[in-house]
Amino acid sequence: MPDVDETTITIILPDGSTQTHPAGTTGREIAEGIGAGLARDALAIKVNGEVRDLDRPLEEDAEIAILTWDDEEGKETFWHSSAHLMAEALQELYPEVKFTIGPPIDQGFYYDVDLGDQTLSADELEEIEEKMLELARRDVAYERHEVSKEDAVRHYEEEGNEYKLELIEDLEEGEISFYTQGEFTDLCRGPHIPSTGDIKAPKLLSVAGAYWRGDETNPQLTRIYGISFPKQKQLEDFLERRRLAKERDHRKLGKELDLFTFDTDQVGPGLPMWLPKGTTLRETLRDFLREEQLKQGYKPVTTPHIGRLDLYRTSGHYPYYKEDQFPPMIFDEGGEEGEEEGYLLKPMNCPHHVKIYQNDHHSYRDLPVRLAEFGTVYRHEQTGELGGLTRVRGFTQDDAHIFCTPEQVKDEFIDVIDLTIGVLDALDFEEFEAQISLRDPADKDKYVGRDALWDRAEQAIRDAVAETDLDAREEIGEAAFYGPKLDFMVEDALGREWQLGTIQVDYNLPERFELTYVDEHDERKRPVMIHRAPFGSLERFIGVLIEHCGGNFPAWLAPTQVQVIPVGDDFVDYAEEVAATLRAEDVRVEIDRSDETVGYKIREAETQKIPYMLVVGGREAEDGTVSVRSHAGGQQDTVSVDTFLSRVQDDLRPAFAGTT
RNA sequence: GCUGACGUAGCUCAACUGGUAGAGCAGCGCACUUGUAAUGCGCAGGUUGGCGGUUCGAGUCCGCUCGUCAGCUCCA
Repeated sequence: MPDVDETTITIILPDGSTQTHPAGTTGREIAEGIGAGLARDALAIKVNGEVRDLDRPLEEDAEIAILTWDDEEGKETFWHSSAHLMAEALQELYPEVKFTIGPPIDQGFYYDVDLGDQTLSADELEEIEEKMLELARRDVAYERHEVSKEDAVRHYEEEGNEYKLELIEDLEEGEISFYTQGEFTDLCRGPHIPSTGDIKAPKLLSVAGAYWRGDETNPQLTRIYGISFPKQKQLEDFLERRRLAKERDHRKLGKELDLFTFDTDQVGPGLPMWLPKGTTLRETLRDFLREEQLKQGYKPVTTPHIGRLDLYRTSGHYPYYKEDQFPPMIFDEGGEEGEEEGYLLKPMNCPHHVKIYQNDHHSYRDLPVRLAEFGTVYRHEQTGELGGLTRVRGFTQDDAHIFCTPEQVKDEFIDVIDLTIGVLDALDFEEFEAQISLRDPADKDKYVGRDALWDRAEQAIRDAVAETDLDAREEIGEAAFYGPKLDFMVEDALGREWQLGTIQVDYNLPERFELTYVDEHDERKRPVMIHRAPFGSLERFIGVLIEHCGGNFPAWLAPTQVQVIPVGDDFVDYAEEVAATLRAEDVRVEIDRSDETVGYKIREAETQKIPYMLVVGGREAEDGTVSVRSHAGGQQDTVSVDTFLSRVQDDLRPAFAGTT
């Protein structure tokens, strides 16, 4: 070890090796010491866990890592700097622009700006993009300077930028810095990449409105989304991936595969109509879950689509959530004294299920009572929220309500988690996230139910999650007002996260409806209610499922499992025979009787993503065989119908992967 | 609900600055009778989302409205 004195520092690299350098050495110098390639790719440096500019001098011993495009933090820095570059371009093109914030995001960056009355179209985005490239080619450094709060305030008072002034208010003296590249200076904590020249391939993707600080009472700003890369090829790959993702969009596949349709004019927006093929898919999925639930002790119930307003007054849904419901059917306005009377389309199934629970007296020996219904509900979602099957106004929940004692909550939760994971596994959803939504202890007025019950429920969820090895993140303040919950989230083709399955503890409804059971000491007790839906809703689940498998459903779910293709008219009779044999074994089979070539019929079946195609002609009719082609594996071989059946038997039945 | 873009045949998309709305696929008909991803020919298909305005003339320009998409906000 060399002597260590005040002017020498020791750094530890990610591989554990150490180096000594004079104090004041920069990240860039260290990178150059390691290799020219790394120095060229270096974007920033991580010092004791903190990402910094490459050119900031190191004054103390530290663990460091040189960050490049291959590091998440390197990308973030790159995109943040790209946001500054876009801002500079905007400043040149629109001198009146006021900047607010411009952070990196998962895939790229955005900048929220106040453009006054100016709007931006696709053409203008291109123009900004051009300007960015022009500025990037000047290859100027991002320079950091620390400024006093007073100077920072003066700077933005002169510019008349109230947004930045508001941001500065929240900052402490001594932690304020500006970054400048070329003619553009921005309030910014940093860090940044060394130079604008590193940004070779910027692309502006879209423009949208966004509220200042995410509050809809604040002014609306223009948000410009973009992405950028160090190499042109990477941008091309990104655009290609995005194009492929759009191919998997369930709205596109839903049309192509004849699964569902909308008539927004006459039926209404957000009200999907399921075509025969989509309905087959939907009912297969429903039956799969229903059978599993019956095995697990759920009791099926059926309830009407409407209920009196009084039901929802008791539940608290009316009039509290009036805005989110279709307007009630009023048949008596009520007048001065009385309340209005009428019916409401049900926004959820729980009030009806509560009434079914109340149909009987319950002993602790009966509990848990598990009532299940694929119940269709209607919610008047905001117009801007509707989209495909993932956000609709009429949808069917795979709903069930479990009425149990407080002691039973944990075990019931474990069973539901197992059921949900089993369902997701059976459909090959490996990438899902679980989120435990807890109340915000600082804002207890928002929630109903006693503290002790909440604590107990939150702990029960944590314990249940721990016992199932589920990897769940906790989110404070995300609980429903009536209880904590566990949600299962899955991404769609465009990377948007959707809540599918949900398990929620509810103390509110048992209270409002004064539910009881009699315990072992002959005392009346309040049961706890658990709402749960492994799919969430069939609509959203199927929407995400379509994107997940790109329309290539597992054979057991495919609307048509087998397509029989006679090579000519003469062999339609034999095709009928084959189909009848398969149909007798509950295979969903169709015959292509069209007056087309074999090539055409194959193509047709392939584009419809039918799992198995059986080509039959003279040879097959003679031998009692079929020529098998699979969507997944192409042309296979010629076998007897029985051989084919036994081969695909397992494929055509769902396999529940749960632990029960 | 807010911001922006968009709305042409069942589907995918054309139609320069305003000048008679086109094509491919799908559909129907005829011929062909087919061997593993598109046989050929023909026919039909439209109040250019809706209402109003400007104009000699509107798919194209303007206003309103409905809807779709992206994002924001919301999400019992």
